Formats: sequence, C-alpha cells, structure tokens
Amino acid sequence: MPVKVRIAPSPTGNLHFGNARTALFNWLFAKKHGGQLILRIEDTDLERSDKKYEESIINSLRWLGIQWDGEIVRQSQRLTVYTQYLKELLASGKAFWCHHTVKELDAEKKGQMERKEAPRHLCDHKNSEKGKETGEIIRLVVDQTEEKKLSFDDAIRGTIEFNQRVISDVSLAKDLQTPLYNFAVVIDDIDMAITHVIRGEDHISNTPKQMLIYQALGKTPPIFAHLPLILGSDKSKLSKRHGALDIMDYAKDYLPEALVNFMGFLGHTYSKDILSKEEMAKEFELAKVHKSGAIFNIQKLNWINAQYVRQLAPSDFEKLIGHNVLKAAIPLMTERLEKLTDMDAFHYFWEAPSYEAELLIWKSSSREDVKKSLEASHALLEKLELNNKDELRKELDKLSAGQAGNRGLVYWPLRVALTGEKMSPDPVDIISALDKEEVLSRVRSAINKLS
RNA sequence: GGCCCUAUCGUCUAAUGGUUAGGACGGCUUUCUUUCAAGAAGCAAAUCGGAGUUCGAUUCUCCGUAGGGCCGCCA
Repeated sequence: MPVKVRIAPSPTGNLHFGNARTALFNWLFAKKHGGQLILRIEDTDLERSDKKYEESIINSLRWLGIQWDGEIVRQSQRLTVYTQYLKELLASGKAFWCHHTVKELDAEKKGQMERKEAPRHLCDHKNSEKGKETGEIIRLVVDQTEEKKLSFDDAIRGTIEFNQRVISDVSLAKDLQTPLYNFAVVIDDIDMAITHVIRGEDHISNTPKQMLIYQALGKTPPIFAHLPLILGSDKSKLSKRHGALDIMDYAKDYLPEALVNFMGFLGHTYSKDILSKEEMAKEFELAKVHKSGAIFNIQKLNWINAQYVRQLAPSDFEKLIGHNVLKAAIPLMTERLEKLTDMDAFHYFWEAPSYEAELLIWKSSSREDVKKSLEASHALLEKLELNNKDELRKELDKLSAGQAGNRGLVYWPLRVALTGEKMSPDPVDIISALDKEEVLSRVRSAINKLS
C-alpha cells in the first residue's frame, strides 16, 4: 500500500514551531517512500477557528518549502460525512446520547480524583432509554467493566498498552453536525486512507480512544508514530512563554532552509550537519526517530543559519536585505552574519558613518600622530587603484613601516574613518569594496574631525 | 491523584555486551592579528541510582528516582 500521511493543523493560531516540525517529519517520511502528503485543516471548532490563521499556516508551510499533495481538505466541508457515520453508530447502539451536564461531569471527576481513581466519564445513559434521539453530547459506548488491554505498536516507541477500564465513554460529537476532534480525525484518516499517523507525543493518550472508534467502525487503524516533544529551556513542552514560536517570527532572522535543517535534527540524526530536506528524506526512518524530547537550542540554529548565509548567491542576498549592495561587500557581510537582522551592523556599506573624533585615536598615540597617519593614507589612496587588494595592503604596510612598524596607527584610524565602528572587516577589504571617491571623502572627513 | 512516555557532556546526539564513550553547537586556551568574523591547533565537559543476568553492562531485565505528556462538550 502506498504511503499516505497528513499534516493536520487547526486554524486557531499561527503555525507553531512544534507543528512545523511535525509537518516536516511527515514530509520527510512521505518523500522517502514516494508517498503522498495531505494538508487537512481541522476546523471543527467553529468558535476558535479563523480563516486568517488558515492563511497564515499555509503561508508558513510555503515559506518553509513543505509541499503537500492535492487539494487542501477542510473538516468544515465534510460535515455530512461525519453525520453519516454518527447516525450509523447511533443506530447500531455503539454510540449514544449522553445527558450529563458539564457540572455533573466535573463533580464525577473530582470524586474520582479523591478516591484515587482514573478520572473519566462512565456514563450511565449508554444503556438507558432516556432521550434516545437527542441529548447533550454523543458518546461512544466503551465497556469498562472488565480488564481489557488496548495496545498498539508505535513505529517509534514499540508497544504501548492501555487498560480499557481507564478510558471514558469517548465524546464523539456535540450533535449530528458538530463532530469533535477524536472522532473527526478517525473518520478522515479512514476516508482518506491514511497509512501512517505521525504526530506529537502529546497525542499518545488520545490513541486508545481513537482505537476504540476504529473498533466500533470495524476498521483497521493506521500505523501510529509519536514524535518526541520539543522542549523549552526548562524542559517543559515548548509553548508561548518560551518566546517566539510562530514560524513567521523566525523569517526575519533565519533562512527557511536553515530552520528546516535545524528542525530536522530535533529528533533524528543524519550523516552530516548541514543538509537539505531532500537529503534528509533519503536517510529518514521512523525507527531512527528519538524517543526523548529535545530542547530547542537557539545557538545551534544560529550556527546553522550562518552556514547557509555564507552560501547565499549575491542576488539572493540582495533580495533579502531589500536593496542593492556593492558586490565586493557581500562576502564581507555573509561571513559575519548569524541572524539576518544583524545586517544593520554593516550600515557603512550603504551610508557614510558618524562617530566621535576620539574613536579615531589608536591606543596611546597622539591626536597629531593619528591625523598625520590619515593624511599619509589619504595621499597614498589618491594615487592608487583601489581594487587591487594586494598592492593596497603592501603600500599601507609600507606606510606603517614608516610609523615605526606600528600598523595599528595606520589601520585603526582608517577603519574608524571608513566605518565609524570599533569592529569591522579589514579596512583593506572595505576600501576595495567601496567607491574610490567615497573612500577619500570619508578619510578627509576624519582628518577634519581631528583639526 | 490516575494513566502513559522518557533518561549519554550545558545543549543536539553517536556507539558497543569488552572503546581512551565519538562528533557538532556553545564555553575556554593558544595561534593569526589593525578591530571583528572566519581559519588553524588544543582543553574542559556525560552514560541518573540500586539490584539482577553475565567472565564483563553505559548497553539486557527489574525496582527506584527524576523529568515530561495527557486526563475538555479544545485540537
């Protein structure tokens, strides 16, 4: 049977880092097996779902380059299908209308907790004649009277077993037209012939409930694979309080390829550190997915991003920063960039710097010495072709030999004159990247500051 | 509280029934040096604890311990 997997976000918020990683793993698995990846929007919760989130999720997936197959499926457009199954289940007595109120359910749970029992709803309406046609909510009939094991073979974790006694009469739908999560998921996975359900570990406890629904329907469940969670620095499930999480929040700082590369390593290992998702797919195996949660480590992301930034084509780099830059300046920047927003540090490549005159002074040298040094440099630069780096360096070195071998006295004031910064690429590189007139003008301006 | 999952350097992880327990990020040191960055060289840094199986266990089993997840008429 050909592999068919799905990514199933609910449009109640933007695409979160954890969901994106789940989406990526599904993509990798589908790619590896030449299978299909379906995008299914789980918008059964009318109150919380919003079209704007759906759009945002789709944009995020596109930005990441996670491609799905075929049309987008929306649960809200499949209501009649759920109704059909619901009617069947009700008619066959495998589901029933529960009449308990939320308040009663809370009280039941509280009592169970006090008695140190598993909190769950054991509904006494499942065999009663009360309100067969309507009620508060539709539930699945679950037999909790005898010890019965519910087990499945998780493709990542091996056999996981639950005792049926600890499971509620599973809530299926609020009414015939309003399915609930566990039910809608199972129906869709059956209808769409999903072969592997790859999702977060937080769904392990939903799995026995869903298995019960498969049983009631007489269907064989797909293969389940539960991914380890991504953790914040406090080792708890990554959530809003750990900082930026929406995928699009990363777009300003990171390249999508870098983010994908990083995400791929949270739960799986590959033969090299830097690789594309296509390369990952070749090596991907569910059996190799880790079992324990991984902490989101931003430093590693920064490093991976830096590797990608360096390999950027000049034209792509310009696109990223939104304006043209001097070609020769690009490698000087990409070699130093971790996050894209660090770009501002290189303002001197597109504007004349402003700085305090004091910054021009090299170590303990005098104001007069610095001024002389700059004047000598200016005279030298005027004569030279500035695009020959080797010659430039040779001449400037010769100049510093005249300053008692004090190269700092030559290069430091030049750096500041050109950039206005304490830290920058080599002045020689900057000079050859900039326009000659611009260089001379910046040096003159520095000399004036010292006058 | 109930059920379930997990456990190797700070972090991501590799490996094996016998290894000096390997790599990467980060950190530190040295080098280069006009400041960064990069590069080069190097250092520190881990098998949660206790039993059992075994000639031998970090690896297998059990029991603890710790961390995490779920326990909705959310998904």
